[in-house]
Amino acid sequence: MKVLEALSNPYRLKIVGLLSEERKFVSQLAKELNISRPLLYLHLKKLEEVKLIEGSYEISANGKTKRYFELNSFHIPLDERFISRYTSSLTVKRKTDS
Amino acid sequence: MKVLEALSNPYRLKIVGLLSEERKFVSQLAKELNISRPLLYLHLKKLEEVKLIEGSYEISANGKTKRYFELNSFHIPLDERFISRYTSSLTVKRKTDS
DNA sequence: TACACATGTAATATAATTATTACATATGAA
DNA sequence: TTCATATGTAATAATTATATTACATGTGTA
Repeated sequence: MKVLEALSNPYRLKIVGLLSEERKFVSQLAKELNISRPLLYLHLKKLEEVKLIEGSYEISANGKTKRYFELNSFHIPLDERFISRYTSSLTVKRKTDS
Repeated sequence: MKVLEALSNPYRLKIVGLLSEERKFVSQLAKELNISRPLLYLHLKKLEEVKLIEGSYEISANGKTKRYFELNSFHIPLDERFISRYTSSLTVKRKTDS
């Protein structure tokens, strides 16, 4: 399940944690996480792909273009029923994906 | 988070799905999943490490030793609060792990 | 004894994920 | 013009995860 894969990495969990406080722009996130931007982009991409976060460009007062990311609120009741419903939907027909 | 990593693989989700119906022994699982036992062991190990499943040996009527695995019921309210509580506990001190 | 069906693991190969390095562009301030 | 701070990506390296192959053991039945 894509969402669970997205949440299976420590950096991505930290990103979610940070963005749950407030939106942040890329360089800012990289600094707070202490990782390089290329690596951060990789993780942001995976989170964005499953719609956990969402980015938008903005030109700040000083003229710099910033790309802000914000968290989309979510709630997944992760238990055996949830999973078996998911796996059943796979082995049978898969109407929708993800 | 170990549990999320354990649940980030399709086979492991299927295993959870199958075991949510009833306990099964190793060869039986391998057949139903259509994977080799060595591969199955790998996945079972990861699920067992995080206590999602639990194995026990049993000698069946016909004398064969079987190792049954059963699912431990679980419920993780996976949302941003859950994650940020987790990540905060990391960056500060980490009383407990997992 | 040979076969079928259980158990398990060590060694290796393959694939996927994660991380780094080296680029390139644009804006405003010094 | 040079520096600092934003943006972004392509190519490669390193590490982990996944998968396969080849073994080995034990029990009951034919």
